[in-house]
Amino acid sequence: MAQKPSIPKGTRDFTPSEMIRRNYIFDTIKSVFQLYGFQSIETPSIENLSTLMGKYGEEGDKLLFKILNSGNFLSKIDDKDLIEKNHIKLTNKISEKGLRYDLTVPFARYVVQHSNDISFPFKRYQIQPVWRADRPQKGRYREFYQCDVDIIGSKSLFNEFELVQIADDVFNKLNINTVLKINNRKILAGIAEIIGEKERITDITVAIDKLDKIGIENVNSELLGKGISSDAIKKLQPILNLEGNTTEKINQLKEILKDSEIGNKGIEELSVLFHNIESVDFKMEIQLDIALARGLNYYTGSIFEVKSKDTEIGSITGGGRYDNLTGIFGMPGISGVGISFGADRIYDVMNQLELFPKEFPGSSKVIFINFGEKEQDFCTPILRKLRQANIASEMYPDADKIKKQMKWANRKDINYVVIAGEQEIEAGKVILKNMKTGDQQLITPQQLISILSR
RNA sequence: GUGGUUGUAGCUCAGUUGGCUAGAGCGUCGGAUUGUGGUUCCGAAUGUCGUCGGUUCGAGACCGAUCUUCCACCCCA
Repeated sequence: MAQKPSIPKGTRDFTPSEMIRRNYIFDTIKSVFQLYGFQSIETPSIENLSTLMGKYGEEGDKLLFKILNSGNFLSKIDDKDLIEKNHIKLTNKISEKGLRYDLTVPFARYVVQHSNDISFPFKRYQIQPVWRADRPQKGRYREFYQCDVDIIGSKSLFNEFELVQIADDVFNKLNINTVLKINNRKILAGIAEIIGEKERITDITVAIDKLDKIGIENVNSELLGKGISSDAIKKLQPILNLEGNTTEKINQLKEILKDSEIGNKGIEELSVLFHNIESVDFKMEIQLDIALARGLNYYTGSIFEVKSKDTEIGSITGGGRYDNLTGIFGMPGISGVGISFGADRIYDVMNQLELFPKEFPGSSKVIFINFGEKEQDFCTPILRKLRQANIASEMYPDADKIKKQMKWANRKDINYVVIAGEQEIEAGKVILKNMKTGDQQLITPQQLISILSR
C-alpha cells in the first residue's frame, strides 16, 4: 500500500454496526415526528451564500464552508483586490455557494420559495447533514446530522407545547435521562431594557448563557469587559440570582420586568407554555432557565435546550421560535417554531451510557451454507420462498470451507444456518441449525419455512 | 480563529539518557476437525514508527514544517 487514504478533519466513516445504531436513532426520531403529524422534506446540501450569510451572527458566517466558483474564479478579479488580501471582500467575489449550516434557514428559504404550494400552518421534519467549519472536538464534528421539526405559519404557543412533548417522547424511547431548559428571548430583551442596555442584548445574553459554566463572578467581569456599565451589571444581579420553582420565578420576573413591554410579553408567553406543560405528565425534567440564551440570531420568542443528565456532552437538542426568518427572504409576518435533535451527540451519549438495545434485527435470520453448484441449485427455490414469506435470508456466495462459512455467519449474528449437502438433498430435506443453542434438526423445506415464520 | 496535546501492526498500547534484527495483547489467517461456528490447543503473517525535511557515525526517540487526534477558549448539535 502506498499512501494511506484519509478523510477531512472532523468527518467520519460509519461502519455497518455503527449504522445499525445510527439508524435506530433516526428511525425512533422519525417515528415520533410522524406520530405528531409532521411530513418530511429535503433541501440541497449547498445553498447560495446570500441565503446563508448573516443569519447565524458574525461567528456563524466564519464557520460557513464556502465553495469556490467553478472555472477560473480569478479571471474577473482585480489585481488590486488580490494585493489587498481582504479575504472577506475576496471571498464574496470567488464564492457564491456554501454548505448549509443548519436546516432552519434553508427551510425558511424553502417556505418562501414554495409558498404557493404550502397550506399554513406547515409542519415539516427534515433529517439531513449540516456542516460547520469549526475546530473539531469530542461531540463536535464538521459534518453532522440534525433532525429538525418545525411548525411555520402559526403563532400559537400550542406548537411549543407539542415540541416539548416530542422531545419527551424521543428521549423516553431512547432511554436518555434529560433536562429540558426553557427561556424566552423577549424576557432577555426585557432584562436588557430594564438594566438600561437595550442595544447590548447580544453581549448580555452571550455572557449570562455561561452562568452555569463559569459562575456569576466571571459573568460579571465578562460583561464589564464588554463595556456594560457597572450600574447595569448591578441591576442584573437579582435577576441572575432568581430562585424557587417555575411559578415563583415567573412571579418575581413579573415584578422585575413590569416596566418593559417586551418583557411582559415574554412572561405572558412563558406562563401559557408552562400552564400547558403542567397539564401533562413528563418524564424529562423541565425547568425555566433565565440564563439560557442560545447563540443563533434568528430566535425571537421561546428558546429550548435539552441536555443529557448523565454525561458531559452538552446540549443534544436545541430550538426556538423565529418570527421573521421568512421576512428576510421577502415574506414577512410568518412565525415559526422548531427544535433540532443532534443525532451524532445523541449517539455519543447513548454509546457512552450503553443505552443501545443489546440485539438489533440488523442481519439475516438465516443463511444457507454453500456446498457447490448442485447444492446451490437445490437451495435457490427454497431461499426464494423464504424471502417471499418475508424472512430475511441469504446464501453464502462461494463454496468455501464450511468452517469459514459458519464463522462468517456467527460474526454476522445470524441465528440460523441451513445445511443442505448431498445426503440431505437425497432425502429432500435440509438441516436447520440454531446457532444460539447448537441444536440441529433434519426437516423438509416446508417445515423450514413454517419454523422460521414464527 | 487563538493556545496546548496526540500519532508505533487491522484494534488497544509497550518501547529506558539517541545504539544491534521495533514488541505484547486482542483480532486476522492456517492447522488439530477435507460436513459444523461460538470454547480449547498448536502455528503463521503483518509495520516507509502520520508525512516531509533537518541534527547525528547512528533517530521510533531530538529539532522544524505539515496533516491528524484530543483538550481549553470562542461558539455550538
